[in-house]
Amino acid sequence: MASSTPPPHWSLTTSETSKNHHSRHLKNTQTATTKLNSRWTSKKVSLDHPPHPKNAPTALPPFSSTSQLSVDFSGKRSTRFVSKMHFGRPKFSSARHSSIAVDVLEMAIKCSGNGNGSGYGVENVLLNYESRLCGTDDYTFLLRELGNRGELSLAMRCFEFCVGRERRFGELGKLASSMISILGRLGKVELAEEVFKNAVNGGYGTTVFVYSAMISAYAKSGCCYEAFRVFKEMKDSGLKPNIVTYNALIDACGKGGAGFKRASEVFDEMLKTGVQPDRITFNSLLAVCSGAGLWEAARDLFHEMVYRGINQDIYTYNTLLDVACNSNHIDAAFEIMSEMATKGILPNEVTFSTMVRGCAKSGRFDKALSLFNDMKYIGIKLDRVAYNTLVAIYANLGRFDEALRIGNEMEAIGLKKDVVTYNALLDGFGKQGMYGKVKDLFVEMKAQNVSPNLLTYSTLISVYSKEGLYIEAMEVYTEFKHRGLKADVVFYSKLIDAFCKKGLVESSVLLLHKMMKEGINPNVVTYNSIINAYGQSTTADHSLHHEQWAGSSELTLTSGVAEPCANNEEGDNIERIFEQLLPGKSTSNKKVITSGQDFACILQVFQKMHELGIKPNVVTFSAILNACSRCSSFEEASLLLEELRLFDNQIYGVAHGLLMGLHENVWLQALSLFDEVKRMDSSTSSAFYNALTDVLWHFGQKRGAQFVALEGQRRDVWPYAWSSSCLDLHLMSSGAARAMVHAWLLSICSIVFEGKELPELLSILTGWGKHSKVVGDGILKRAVEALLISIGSPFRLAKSNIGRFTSPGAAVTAWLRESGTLKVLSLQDERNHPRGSQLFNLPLLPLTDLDVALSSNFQALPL
DNA sequence: TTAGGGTTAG
Repeated sequence: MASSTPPPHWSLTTSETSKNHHSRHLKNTQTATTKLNSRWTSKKVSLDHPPHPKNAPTALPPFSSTSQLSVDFSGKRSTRFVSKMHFGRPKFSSARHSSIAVDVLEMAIKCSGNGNGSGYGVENVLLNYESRLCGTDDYTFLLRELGNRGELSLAMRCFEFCVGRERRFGELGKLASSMISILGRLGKVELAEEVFKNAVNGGYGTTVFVYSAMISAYAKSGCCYEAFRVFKEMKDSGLKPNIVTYNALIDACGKGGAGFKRASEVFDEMLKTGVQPDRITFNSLLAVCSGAGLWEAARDLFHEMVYRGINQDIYTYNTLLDVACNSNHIDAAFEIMSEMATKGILPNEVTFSTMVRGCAKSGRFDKALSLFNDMKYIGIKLDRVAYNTLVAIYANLGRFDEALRIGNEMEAIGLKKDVVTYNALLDGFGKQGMYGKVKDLFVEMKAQNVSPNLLTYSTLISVYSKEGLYIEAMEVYTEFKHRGLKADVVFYSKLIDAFCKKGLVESSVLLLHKMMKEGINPNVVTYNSIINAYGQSTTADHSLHHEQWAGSSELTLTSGVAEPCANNEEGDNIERIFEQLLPGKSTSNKKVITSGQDFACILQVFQKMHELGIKPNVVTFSAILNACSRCSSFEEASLLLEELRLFDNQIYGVAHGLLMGLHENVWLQALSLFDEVKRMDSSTSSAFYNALTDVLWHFGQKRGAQFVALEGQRRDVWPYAWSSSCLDLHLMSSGAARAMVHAWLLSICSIVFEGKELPELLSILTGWGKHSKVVGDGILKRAVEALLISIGSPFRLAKSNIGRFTSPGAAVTAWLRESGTLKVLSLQDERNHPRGSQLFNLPLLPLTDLDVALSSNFQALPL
């Protein structure tokens, strides 16, 4: 790279405001500002949201006590680096080949299909037709078409034949770049590497085409590091990268998880070297945003394209939709979709699958399903991806008849159910506890010659383990081993979580050792499972004979980064764990561990994450606060948070401060943290507020909990949760919900005391027990019900809706006018900070002007 | 040289 420091004009990583755009455009294109402004003012509505004041910062060093909240805090960020690898997309050949080449192609394929698996005939065919084939164009056609048909070994033999007979370096280079490109497209990056090396060593590979093809092949397999290495080699050998090279390198950043900053550096370099970006450059940059969830940056890029006069195509729009869907901007996605029509870019099956997935992710299942109808209505055929998406939605919703019906419909149009279809069905049935059906499906898929993959096995083992069906789990694991598949971080994390859920924390830690010995690095998900288990455990399993475990002792977490284990002499720990869990070998010798031990373990896990550079996120935060709530004492909880401040003073400092009692300084810090959390996606921010209010409520800091919940409310963390007739609590934790019930009733109180009438019917919604196996029997509902009874409110469970409490407005009015009600509703903290009296200007409730003079009981309320 | 699908934590 020419420069490791991005030039000042480049700021897409931090979401440019239009002002940033100005300077950038001016520097890069010397265009008049007036022209620029006119372009900006003509922006379409869907892309015209005001820029965020402070967009997500670039990655910060971990655990910096003074830093802003890192994007890694989001619980929605994927831990997968290589996200999408759709190998085998056909590449259409140009029409430069002769008709003879088409015949030769058919003959070559026939040769391989006539029982002569050696492909012996291919060389003969080529020899026979050599004189009639029109040089490299025909050969590259053959290679590409063989690749499109999955005839990889035939393509390689054909390539070797051509290379053996060709003497001209130019033609050899063309053949090599074609072959590398075909192999890259098929995900055969190692073979591509071999062809590349031979080409370079043979003297015909030192061309921009060969190098670019290799970079692209690396990109497609997510090998970003290697792509950059080859890029450097290319420049070192005196070759000048062209637009294709740069585009491929940007693609590598997206597929290899190098991030937007790196991609923008590539973009800078291409500008600096005089290579003008094109549509594909921008489409690739947009794809980088998709992986990183950078909606603002994507929007800016789109504007930049418009400004530069680069036309958008279906790729541009589909990628932009993908960013919107991935970053929880589903409404914007719909607006973009309607904009496509006005530009004459017709949505295709990719557009619909992207949108359907976006809707499903945001919980709009009805909309997702109706999109499929739209798709059929306008005549877009459902393809494999669309069908599998549909099957997964029905399976997740527990609508199994429909899931199976879609599977059959898929087969009826000639698309066989594949491993993705079966995995979706197994996961859905498994989550609903339909183990018999799971077994049948697993048998069926194998009978249909659909090979189970790593995901199939990890799903089954996890499903069975969580239910305590260890015999079944072990059988599946044994089969997995016999298949010779290699476990990955997800496989282990699922297993670790399953054991954690059964309270088998020590077994989980031993699995952690095992995975690291195999060279598999745990990630934030793995550690969060363990922290969560410690927070919840009252017992630890001592079912295992520790002396059998080479290299593992106590609960010590393996130090350092995972390193591959050269030998595997210690046997298979997983099978041993299952054996110990089987009936008759029960875990009767569990010993009680104290929360103090838990704390030491949690701190140890946190320390380990720090050492490994694994950044804790909102789920970690939530798990730790839950653990605090399970502490035997307030002092212990505050001590744990105090310790964690050493790692992250911003987040744990605020949590600790609020727990100790409100005062001005901590509240100001809290407000600044809330502002940063607001920049995260909605599920991250609601998880944050839920966890924080829960722990405060748990320890009797109810006033603090209410302040926090109201700040969440002010920042739209729970949109549409609050109106004068209805309080919707279904996205809140029980602590947040109870704090909100108090705040809402106080606001209703202000309406009453202003002499206004209440609506005829008031409702409090708790939802249907989303996280409970028994519909309508959620923890939230029970907590709210107990609260409503304890404060003597007239709200009662609605007969027609088991997740709704209702009361006539008149009854609420009468109750609020009773003498003791106001006192019951106003909340106090059990512990006050010595400087708590300095509290002033606390946040305004989202209430109307509540008459402070109503009662001295309101002294504590932030009005 | 560019776009969509199934997996882990709360």
